[in-house]
Amino acid sequence: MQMGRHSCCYRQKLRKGLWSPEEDEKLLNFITKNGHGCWSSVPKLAGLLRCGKSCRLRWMNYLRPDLKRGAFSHKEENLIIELHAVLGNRWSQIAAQLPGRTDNEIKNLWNSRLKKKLKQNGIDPNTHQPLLEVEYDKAPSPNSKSTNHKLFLHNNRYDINTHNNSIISCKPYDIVEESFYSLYEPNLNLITTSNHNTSLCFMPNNTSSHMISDLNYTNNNASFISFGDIDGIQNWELINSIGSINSCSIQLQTNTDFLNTTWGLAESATAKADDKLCEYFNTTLFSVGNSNTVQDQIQTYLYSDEVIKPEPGFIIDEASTFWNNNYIMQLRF
DNA sequence: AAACAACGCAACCGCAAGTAC
DNA sequence: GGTACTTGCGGTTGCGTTGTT
Repeated sequence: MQMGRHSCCYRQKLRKGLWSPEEDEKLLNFITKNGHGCWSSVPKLAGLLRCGKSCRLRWMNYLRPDLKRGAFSHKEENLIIELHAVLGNRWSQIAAQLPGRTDNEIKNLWNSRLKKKLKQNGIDPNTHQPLLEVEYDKAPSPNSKSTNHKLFLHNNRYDINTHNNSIISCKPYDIVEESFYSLYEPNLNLITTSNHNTSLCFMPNNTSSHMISDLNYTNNNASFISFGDIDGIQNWELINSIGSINSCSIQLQTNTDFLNTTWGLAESATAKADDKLCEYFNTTLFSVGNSNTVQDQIQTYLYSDEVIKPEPGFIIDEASTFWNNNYIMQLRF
């Protein structure tokens, strides 16, 4: 017998295709009274000529009473895009963050609308990176322009190299005494630091011992950074609020522990409230930094997030002092 | 008005992982 | 440990609806 096929499917001719109202009623009545228990036995007990798999799908995607009906809100769409940037095509995990929505309808939404929307905004829906950057990588323009910028996160300095206003690479530079802070510079599409005497520069990613696996630039009103540790390899990822033309993401990986003492549980952080996002992520919100000079322009949040599962290769080290959770930091400007 | 294309949604299919025996 | 079976997930397909020519 082939794996994944129900034995009942071979024993009798079963109905396929759209469900009739009568079938819906039978299934709904049965599960309401008895629960689904073993799905393979549901159709027989409910008097349906369907396989258990079909019954389960109909219940999960349509009959379940806790489903939210109607069109997706703009907020939901943005959240899906943001979560997709972190989770990829893990529709069930994305759906877990949107109460009342099913993985199937989120998948349909993504394939029919959101992918198109991102492409129209110049963002690769697979990588969530600007499409222009790919073009640059393939054929650098003779008129291209590179810059170096600085970023301070806690006491660590990071060098960021940009090209044509896109972040090319990032590496930790050295430890400085400046208190941590990061600053977004909208005009430059860059993240820099509160300490303008020192710098976080973006460096070429092919020579540093702190290799950056993948990143691009951001120019938006909101960004996320998530962190992880795999066997000593620290990863962090900054993903902005996708969906507008100026959105971008940054994804960094290093083979050192450069963030090991930088990011943690934000023990000294000042808690700030962002009820809506807390609700989305069912998590606690922490502030981790503010600019002295542009305090009104930026707020930095750190999320302790136990809901979102990390990417493969982005597994959190449970034994780590600092990485026992997946963290998301949101920068608002 | 008809033909065609694009879209949106529901459901199916195949696979992998988990479980029971 | 091997086999049969169940469950859940993601990719894909089919079809009705809507828009365009």
